[in-house]
Amino acid sequence: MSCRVYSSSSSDWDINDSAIPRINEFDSFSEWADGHCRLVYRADNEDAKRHSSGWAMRNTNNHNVHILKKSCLGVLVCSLRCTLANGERVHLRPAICDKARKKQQGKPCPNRQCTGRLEILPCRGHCGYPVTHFWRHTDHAIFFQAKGVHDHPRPEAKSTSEARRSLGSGRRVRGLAVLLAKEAALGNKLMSLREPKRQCRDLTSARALNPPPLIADQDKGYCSCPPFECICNYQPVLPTTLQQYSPTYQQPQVLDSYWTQEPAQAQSYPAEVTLNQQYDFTNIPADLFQPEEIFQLDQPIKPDFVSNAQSELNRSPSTLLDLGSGTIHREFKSEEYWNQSLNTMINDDSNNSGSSRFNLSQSPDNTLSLNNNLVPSINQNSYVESAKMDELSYSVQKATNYYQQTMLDGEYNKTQNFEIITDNKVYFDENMQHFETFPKTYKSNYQEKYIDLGQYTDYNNFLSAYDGSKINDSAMFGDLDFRINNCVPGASNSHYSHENFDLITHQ
DNA sequence: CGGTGCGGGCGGT
DNA sequence: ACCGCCCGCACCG
Repeated sequence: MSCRVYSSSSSDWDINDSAIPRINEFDSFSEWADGHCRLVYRADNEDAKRHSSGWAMRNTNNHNVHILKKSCLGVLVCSLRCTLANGERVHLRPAICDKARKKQQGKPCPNRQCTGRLEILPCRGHCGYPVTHFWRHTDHAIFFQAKGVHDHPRPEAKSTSEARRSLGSGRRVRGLAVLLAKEAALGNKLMSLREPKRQCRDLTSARALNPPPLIADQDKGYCSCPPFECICNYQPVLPTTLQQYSPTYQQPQVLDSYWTQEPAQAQSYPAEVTLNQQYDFTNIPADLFQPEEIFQLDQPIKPDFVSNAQSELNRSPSTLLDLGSGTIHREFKSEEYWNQSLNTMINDDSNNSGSSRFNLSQSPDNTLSLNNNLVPSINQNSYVESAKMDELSYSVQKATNYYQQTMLDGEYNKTQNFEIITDNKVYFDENMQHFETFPKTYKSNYQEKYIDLGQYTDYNNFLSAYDGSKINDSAMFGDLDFRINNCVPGASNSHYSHENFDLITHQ
């Protein structure tokens, strides 16, 4: 979520600026970029050229030929929000094509024991609207900017969805399993080779460093863990052999099937390990599945390193299927997620910290690497009591946006040597209307229940800004100061020299 | 068949 | 005017 906005000196740009700085430092491709984040990819980055994303993003006409805009389609879930025997849930990838997506909806839930139907859980992560992605090409780079924080689980990855589609007409399951395992293996290798020049600390990585619940559960009467990462009764017992493959925990998603859909290790661990420990093909039955059966899994089992790292589950055929479908998730303690009435939550519209209850920083990812005793030495006292936190967050948000606007209107745009787009038009000045669009309906209930979530965002921003390793004594930071000084691009100390702006050559 | 991008058009703000 | 969104179309794999 934070990405380069907070840490890079090259962050003083907005996708709709008439002039964009020339960036010579590029980011590695972030498949699951979330939150208000800006990235700059090499012009020859294939993923960037395809404008691909793990999220199901569809093209949105913004009547601007220079900037491609996409909006999130959310995730396909069971209408009954069923929970499988193993506590997992359904989240398929919505088809981008409208017609195909309509066909998806209403299909039987993949859970055979469930009579529910698939339905779209829309994304409302951007002030009640879907999260948007913007792509802009220059001669030297591809600029990416995301606005909003996804308020829903990740859908299955595109590759997985494609695999099922291509094999969804009655082929042997073994074929699917093999294909998916290959995909996982390939993903592993790719990720291992993609050691980022400058890793985007998006939500995925940020999740690994979440603090424990700030309010004791016994005091609140309900679990205070973030919706996707209850760790109240969770003491991860990780095989050291797994941990050692991800020393930096940049994407510690092994346990996070809920969010990743895909085997997280497919992105974080070498393929050999993945295949050896997760996908034993010896027990794969060669039974033929009907097309519908490929969707319906009796026992979708995800890799579970916590309790069954060496168990039969990991070697079962259904594990393979689950790997592919990516449709099942561990049940989380907090049921609020599935409360549709809470779909629209606070999600700021600025380029700084988001305040979503489902900020990725609250995913269960961190259960992989952290328990309450392993949390970085952040001074939890620097955060105010959760019930007051949201108001503070909002206030700071306003101040932040005001400051940002001031900077945009003033000093920042006065910089010389900007290359001007020919039509010289600003298209997406959403920052300027943030306060008007701030959802007035997002009040009362959730504030009391979820107010402690927003601070995680800033916590992660903090980590992003100070690169984790430097965090030893956050007590020196007032929360307010931290938010303002680190969440406002214009407030950073970064400035461009005149020769650092890229030429925008649009016809 | 579905993903993707483009662009016309409509309605809400 | 701006924006979200729908739709149809074209192109591609």
